[in-house]
Parts: sequence; C-alpha cells; structure tokens
Amino acid sequence: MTVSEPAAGRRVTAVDVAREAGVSRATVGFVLNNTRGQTIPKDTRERVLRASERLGYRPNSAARTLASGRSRIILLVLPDWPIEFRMRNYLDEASLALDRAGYSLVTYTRHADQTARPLWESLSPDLVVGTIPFSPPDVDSMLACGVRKIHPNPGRTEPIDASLALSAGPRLQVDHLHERGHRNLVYAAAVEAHASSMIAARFQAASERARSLGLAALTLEEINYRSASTDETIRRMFDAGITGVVAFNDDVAAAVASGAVRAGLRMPDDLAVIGHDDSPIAAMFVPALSTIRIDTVALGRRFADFVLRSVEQRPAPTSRTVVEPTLVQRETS
Amino acid sequence: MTVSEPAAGRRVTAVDVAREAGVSRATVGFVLNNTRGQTIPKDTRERVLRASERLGYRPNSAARTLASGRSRIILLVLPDWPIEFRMRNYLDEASLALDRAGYSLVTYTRHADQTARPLWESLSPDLVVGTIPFSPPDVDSMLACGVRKIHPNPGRTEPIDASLALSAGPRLQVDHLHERGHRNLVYAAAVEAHASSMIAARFQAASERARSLGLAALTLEEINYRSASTDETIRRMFDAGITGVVAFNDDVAAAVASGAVRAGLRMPDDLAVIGHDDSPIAAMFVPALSTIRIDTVALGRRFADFVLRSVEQRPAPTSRTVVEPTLVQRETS
DNA sequence: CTGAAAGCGCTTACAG
DNA sequence: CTGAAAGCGCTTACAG
Repeated sequence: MTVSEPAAGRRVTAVDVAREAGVSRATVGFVLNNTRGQTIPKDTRERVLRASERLGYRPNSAARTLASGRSRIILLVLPDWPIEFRMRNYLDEASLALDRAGYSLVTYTRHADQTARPLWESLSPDLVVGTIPFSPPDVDSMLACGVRKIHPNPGRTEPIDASLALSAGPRLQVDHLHERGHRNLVYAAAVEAHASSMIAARFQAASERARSLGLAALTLEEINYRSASTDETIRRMFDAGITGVVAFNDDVAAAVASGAVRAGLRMPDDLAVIGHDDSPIAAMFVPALSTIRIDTVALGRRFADFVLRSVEQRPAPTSRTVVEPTLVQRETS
Repeated sequence: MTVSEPAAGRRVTAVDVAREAGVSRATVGFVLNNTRGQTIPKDTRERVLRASERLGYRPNSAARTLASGRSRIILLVLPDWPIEFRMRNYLDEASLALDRAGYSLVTYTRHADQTARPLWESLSPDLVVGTIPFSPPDVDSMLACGVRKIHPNPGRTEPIDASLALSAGPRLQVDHLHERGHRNLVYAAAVEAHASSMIAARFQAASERARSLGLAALTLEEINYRSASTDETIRRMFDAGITGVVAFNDDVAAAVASGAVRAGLRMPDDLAVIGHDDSPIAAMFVPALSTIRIDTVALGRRFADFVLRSVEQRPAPTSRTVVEPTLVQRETS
C-alpha cells in the first residue's frame, strides 16, 4: 500500500494571490470573504477572484480559525446506536444547507466507554450539538477547548424533540393502533443500553398519548432482536391480552413480527405491530411492516436553521413549518 | 431552543501554564509534547504537568496545526451507501488505536451529487483515506488544501482490498455454496448505484472463485429490495436452473429469501442464499440467513496500523496477521 | 478605496 | 538544561 506524495511545491497563500492580482494581502481577504463595510471596486474584485481561481488558492483553515477565533465547524455528536436509515438523508440535507452558509457539519459517534480524547479537542467546533444532554465532564472539556455554544444546553433540561427524537411519531403510532381497535398495547424496545435516552423519550411520548386516549398504562417490553427466542416473549404478551405493539423502530418491529409468526400468531388479526422510521426492512419484511415515515429533508433544513440561529445572530428561520410524520400502513396493522 | 454561553473568561493558554509553573512558554510545549532531544528535569516536568492539569489547559488545535503544519486529523471518506452494521465496530477500534497515537479519525460520507465543499477544506487532514479511488478534481482539491497523503493513491490502481472490501468474504460465500452441492450460482446485488465500486469488487472476487472452481460463469442479478416484486425475479432465476445465490450483503440476501418464500420455494432445498457481514437482520430473519462474519476489531487495528505507517515513518505494523472472515451457516444454505 | 501592521497561540530551530 | 524569538497564514481594527 503506497500513498501519494503531492508535488513538493509550496501551498498557494494569500500573498501569492495578492502578488498575482497586484493588490495587498488585506484586499485579497476582503474580496474573498466578502467583508462588509469595504467597498472594493468591481475590477479590483474581479482581478482578485481571477487570480485566486488561476492559482487554485484555498485559504489555510487553521490560520483562518486561529485569526478569527471561529472554525466554522459544527460538530454533531450522535449516540452510540446504529444510525437509523432515514438519518442519512436528514444529515445530507442539513450539511448542504450549512455549507451554503459557510459551515461544515462533522458527525461523530461517540463510543459508550470511550477512553479516546473527544473530537471537539482537535476540531475546535463553534458549536457542539448532541441528541442527548452531555455529561458534566464532557461539558467542562468542551468549555476548556473553547467551544462557544453547546446544545442541549447544560444545566437546563430541554425537550429532546428539538433535535432528533420527535414525539409526534410515537403519538401517531399509538393513535393508529387505537383507531384499529386495539386497547391493550405494549411498547417494545431493544435491550441495548445505548439508545436508552432516545427510547425513553419515544416511550414517554407514546405513554402520554395512551393515557390521554384512556388506554391501559403502557409498559415497556424489552426485545432482544439478535436472539431467536422472541417467540416466547410474544406468546406471553399475547396470552396476557396484548393485541398491539408499538415498536421503537422497524428493527424491533421486525423482531416482534418474526416472533409472532414463529409463535403461530396471525398478523394483524391476533397481534398488530407498528414500527418507526420506514427503513428498508419495513417494506421488505414478510409480513410487510406498518411504520412511521419522517420527512427527513424538511427536518434537515430545520436543523440547519437551528444551527445558524445559534452560531450567528440570525433572524428567524426561513419558515416555521412543523415537520409532521406520516403513517405508512402495511400488513402488520 | 436556547444554547449555552460559556463563561466569558479567556481560554487558558500555554502562557498561563508557564506563568503558573514558573517556566517559559517553550518549556511548557516541550513537556506537554514530550519533545525528544530535550532533557527536562523531572521536577520541572511535574510542575508543568500539575499546572496544566490545575488550569485545565487544552492546547489550541488551530494554532498547533498552523505552527506545526500537521493537524493530526485523518479523514476517512465513506461511500454514499448505508453503513454496514459491522463497520461501526471497525471504526471504533480504528479510532481508538489512532487516538493512542495522537491522531483523530473523522469519518465523512460524501453525497453522490455533492455540491458542498468537501470536508478536507475545513479540516486540513494529514491524510485522506477513501474506500474507492478519488476523482481527479477531488485529488486536485486535496492537494490545493495541503493534504499531504492520499489513499488510494491517485494515478495507481490499487486493490480496494487494502481498505474495506475484502475479497476473502465473497470467495468464502462461493466456496460454501459449492460445498453444499450448488453448481449454478448467481450474484445478487442491490440496484443502488452508490455502491457500484464495492459491488464490483465483491462480484469480481466471487466470479474469479467460481471460475477457478469450474462453475458456470457468475452473472450479476440486480435486486430492488424496496419493492415487493422480487418474487418474479427469483422465480425466473429458479426456472432457469439457478440453485444458489451469492448476495452482496445481508439486506440483499434477506430480499432474496423473502422473494423465495413468496414465490413458494423451500430454502435451502429449492434455493440457497448466503449473505455477507452478519448484520442483525441475518440472525433474526425468517428463515435465518447464512452469512459471512468479519473480524472487525482486527480489521480496525490493521487500518490504524496502515494509517500510522503512511502518516509517520513508522516501522512495520504490530503483527502482519491476515484477517480471515468466517462462515456463519444458518437456515438458508 | 487600499495598505501596513498587530495579533491569534502554538512549534521549533537557535542561543545561551 | 532553559529561554528569547521567528514564523505558521490568516483576520481585522486602524491609518492614510
């Protein structure tokens, strides 16, 4: 395995561009950064732009960060949990929108028992966003590294809703099973500890909806979808009078459906299950899984709006549209 | 959504540590970086370490990068393709090993039609590693951004094997079906264009093995696992005398198995299928999928070794062990 | 409208 | 063994 050695030639700097364009270094910066308050004549501006283009100038990001005190990097810390299918679209959209505003989005999955130095030490992000609150040591570490903004805001408890775990989805799941006539529901989640806070958030949303619909209190059933022994769990639930399962995501729903089939139950007559996220497995599973689809593109834009508002003193976002999930009914409900 | 505003207090710098420890700025650097060739007396060293600890000093990464010309960041560019399940462990292991050597691993999924500026512009990584060769514009962009090492090496064609798409897995798939008595095989992959190069690599490895075993030439069958109409495809294959399907990954294998069940075929008697990666779906699918398991931890270490060798002038890796995939036989073969 | 210059916080030869 | 100082390549008041 060999690795390329670029031409030894010095990297092009702003000095080179200034010389090529016949202006001062400062002017190069003003033109390239569109600095407001500077009135650069049109032809000077064009000369600089052309020189920069011709030389293939790329500003040194470390120098820029050091001088300006801002890295224009947004660090998104994701939970140690398999990325959900739709998350990819979400992130693509968010990072495109942020790029247009001159920011780079870096995603980072932190291992649960991470002994490694956290990524914010080496990236100096302007903002660190997490899906769940950060531990006090993490917050201290960020502050020591000069991170200026952190979300969720340490100290305050904020609705996780704001970022990734919408509660509208779980509510919709419960509503759907309720409409289909189910009165005894259970909430199913995976046994993995990683996702605990996200599970808790979704479970709570589902529970509240069940309560307000006058249903029996929702209990949380743990499903180990890597073992084949879910059938017993399902059988036990069925014997206890459960007819509907609200699943944390489609993987869990698939495990439940698979266990139900193995236990000899008919779906959705004996038991109904609804997943969440509309991942590929939902459509292809036998029986095909009912689920909740999320408008990830809209969510991504909303995330970008949120980021820009907190990093800059931006006005309100482009549009205050609410992102509503939709029901996808298939064979399991 | 509010965002925290850290204490306005100035960030701790090396000057503060030097003052606190009663030494010069330079000495602080020497101690903290373990600069070789400098002989620091033990108690000076400890004084500096304690002062740094007490003040919660974190070096400014931008300043360090600018001064040293190295960011100690490794950028791994992943294809625009759902991250395979086991990849997560792989990356965790690699990033832990790199962290111990003082490097940070940043992963980055590039969108196919990405109009956004690439991440190497804002991160100034010392090394950019991709799973597939970079386009000439990408390479130019990296060079202009001061990236010193690129892999795969532009210009040379290198075995993709070196990084992520091992060819031992596909070979094992073919061997297994061959041993089970199958002579007419087909290679199944998803229709998504994103993974084309990885599919091509795995397909090629499988094809070569089939040829060397004296089997009929392998054809590539495209499976759309988001539609329910795979049954027809499967039926057609079966009628054409195919008895074994080598799947690109477990998702594809699941789609094939699901189609086979729908088409009324018995597995593995009428049709056998083997997946790749041993993702969670493989164990939980009905029927449970035979697949290939990869030792991702060992692979992760090997990746870290490779990175360190190319970024520094490191000696050969810890051990030149070959990472062999293993067969996991379940109900579909 | 444009330029000279200080400063961001490090690293690293170079003197002592 | 330790320190003074130049330099990395930008940004940004501040003068002209």
